[in-house]
Amino acid sequence: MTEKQESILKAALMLFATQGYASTPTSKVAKAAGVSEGLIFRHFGNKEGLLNAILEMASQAMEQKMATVVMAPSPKEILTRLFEMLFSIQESEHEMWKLVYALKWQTDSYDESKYASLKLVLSNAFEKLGYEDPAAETELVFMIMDGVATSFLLHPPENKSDILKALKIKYEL
Amino acid sequence: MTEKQESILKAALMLFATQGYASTPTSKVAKAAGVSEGLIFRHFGNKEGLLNAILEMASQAMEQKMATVVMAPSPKEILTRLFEMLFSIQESEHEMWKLVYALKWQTDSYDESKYASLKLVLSNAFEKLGYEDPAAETELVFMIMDGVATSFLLHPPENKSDILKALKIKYEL
Amino acid sequence: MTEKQESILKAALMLFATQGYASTPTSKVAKAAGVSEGLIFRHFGNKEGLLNAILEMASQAMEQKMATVVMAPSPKEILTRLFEMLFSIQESEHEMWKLVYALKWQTDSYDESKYASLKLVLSNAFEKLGYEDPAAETELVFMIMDGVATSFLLHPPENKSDILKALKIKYEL
Amino acid sequence: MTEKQESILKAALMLFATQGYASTPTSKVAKAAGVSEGLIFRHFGNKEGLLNAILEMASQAMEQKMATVVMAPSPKEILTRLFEMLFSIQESEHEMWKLVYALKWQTDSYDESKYASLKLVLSNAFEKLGYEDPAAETELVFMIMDGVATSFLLHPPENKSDILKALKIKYEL
DNA sequence: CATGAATGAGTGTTCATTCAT
DNA sequence: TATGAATGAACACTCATTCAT
Repeated sequence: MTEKQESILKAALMLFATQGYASTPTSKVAKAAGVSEGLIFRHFGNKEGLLNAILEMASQAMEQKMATVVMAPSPKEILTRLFEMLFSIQESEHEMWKLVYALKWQTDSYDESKYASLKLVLSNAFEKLGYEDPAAETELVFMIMDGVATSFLLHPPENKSDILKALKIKYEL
Repeated sequence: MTEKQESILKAALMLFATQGYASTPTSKVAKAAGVSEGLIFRHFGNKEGLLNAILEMASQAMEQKMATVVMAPSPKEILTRLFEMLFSIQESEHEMWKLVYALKWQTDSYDESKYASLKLVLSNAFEKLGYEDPAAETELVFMIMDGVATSFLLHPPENKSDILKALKIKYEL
Repeated sequence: MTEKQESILKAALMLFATQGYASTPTSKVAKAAGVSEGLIFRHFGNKEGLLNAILEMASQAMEQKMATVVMAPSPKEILTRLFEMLFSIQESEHEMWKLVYALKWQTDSYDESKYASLKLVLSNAFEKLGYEDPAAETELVFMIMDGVATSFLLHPPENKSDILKALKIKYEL
Repeated sequence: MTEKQESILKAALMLFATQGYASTPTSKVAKAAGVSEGLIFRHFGNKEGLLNAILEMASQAMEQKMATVVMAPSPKEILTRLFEMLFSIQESEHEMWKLVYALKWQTDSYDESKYASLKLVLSNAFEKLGYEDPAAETELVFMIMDGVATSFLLHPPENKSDILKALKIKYEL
């Protein structure tokens, strides 16, 4: 990974996240990266290749985050870590997640299997906690996390900690 | 609204929702609508005008839905109606909402004011129900609804009713 | 076939014939035709479509020429007409044939069937004239015509009529 | 001539002959030769330099072939050798001649002088054989050879020997 | 001698938009 | 109102060529 390659990735991430993948011309990416347009294609093949390289980075970041959650020792700890992970997304990571979330609506990029193990762990946790329908609970948690993340990325509220508190109360954490 | 105008809107909605606004050429819209390309511009000015016309329809649909909720007689009824409205989105409305949700990530189209009255009503309801932090609760409900809607639109689960039940339990409905 | 369409075909024929298909940019064709570049693609789909449209014209011209030959009443008349047709190619047709001949080397565009009936007629004529191996004779005539045409197109000699005479003597015409 | 230089020439010849000079990128040549792209330019200056190096090889091969013809002891022997040379082009030489022939249509590369001595010898031979118009005969022979070569290179017939026989009969060989 | 990252001018093609009819 | 030919500015992508190593 050369220096220029990285600067292409960085510029592309920023532009794709803010302006959308389809409406960001490769020429803009090149200019923002301080690089000739041809270089993008030499390194990434085509525009989609560039996108995939970015998404690959996101995928790895996601896996790392999830590992921490899955490794939690107790059911309550799993939920706690999950929510806290969610509420501690850094500003610096926003662009990457924005891109990932935006793409969900443009491609059939949803990969069920990626979340399979987390779902299993969550479902198991809810069962131990005595919830009536662990499967439905798991689905619901995923949806809630999706909604929370969306909100944080698009128009972050000021009372994040209050919301976290309200959420924790719901799950008796 | 002539017949052709409607068929343009319909075709555009379908294509924008499934293929994305930026990557859907007006020529495809015209062909799908069985109409000359020029007509789109005569009626809607430009491509963005066409988009706005669609969004205007969505906005009105949204307002109608919210009216039912706001008019509810009791706090619990407000929440109940809100959730049930959410879980009863018809297949036929999917395209419209898909488009609206996808656009959130591409434009700064979030209009706070549109939801102001609903927020007020909700906040008031939570207060009456004795919730500690009604403002945070309101925000959280909005996020949850967002997450649920996203899931339903992108990869609808089979146990919708179970999820609704789990959600209602959380709010003691 | 609109006026602009024709001027595109004309300009493309000229440029493709003189500079080669692959090394003639569509932008040059457009400029030479006094037309926007986009129009080429609207009418012919892509660059190859433009080429095919030209070749289709050539194909029809060729068929007409061959019809005259095939309809000849006697074996000797067939050969006579064939050679005279060959030697009477007009300057104005040069570009078209140049393109056709040049493309033979760039594509597998040789269509055996196109010449099948002419070959049959020729072979039959040679048989009636008592030639030993009519099939080989036919092949040879085709090759000779190819060589003559090539010469006329690339560096036309001044003694065309003398050459025709020499050729006729060989076939006792 | 280093080993790499030769492999570049070989690869270029093959690709230029089969895909055309203009539509063969130097990158492909480099890859086919198992060599870095830069090396082509170090050795041959630019793409055209590479082409010229190939054509130079062809030119020398041609000269050798013609020498045998020119040295023939009698007029009839000249024609005989000429035709036999033509009909004995090896499969392995096809690529080179294909390239040379294809280029005739793309450049003004016809070099009259290259064939001057052969033309002189031929013309002289026809005179001795009592032909009416030796100059025209010479031209005609050149054209015929061109046509025969073209056929052999593009769609070789199966009855080559029969055709040679028919040709020899015409010149009473 | 040899590599391969890097460039920038071009190339075929797309597409929103205009306009004469 | 409606058409569809026409435009021209982008766009993704290619490629001959250069140059630091």
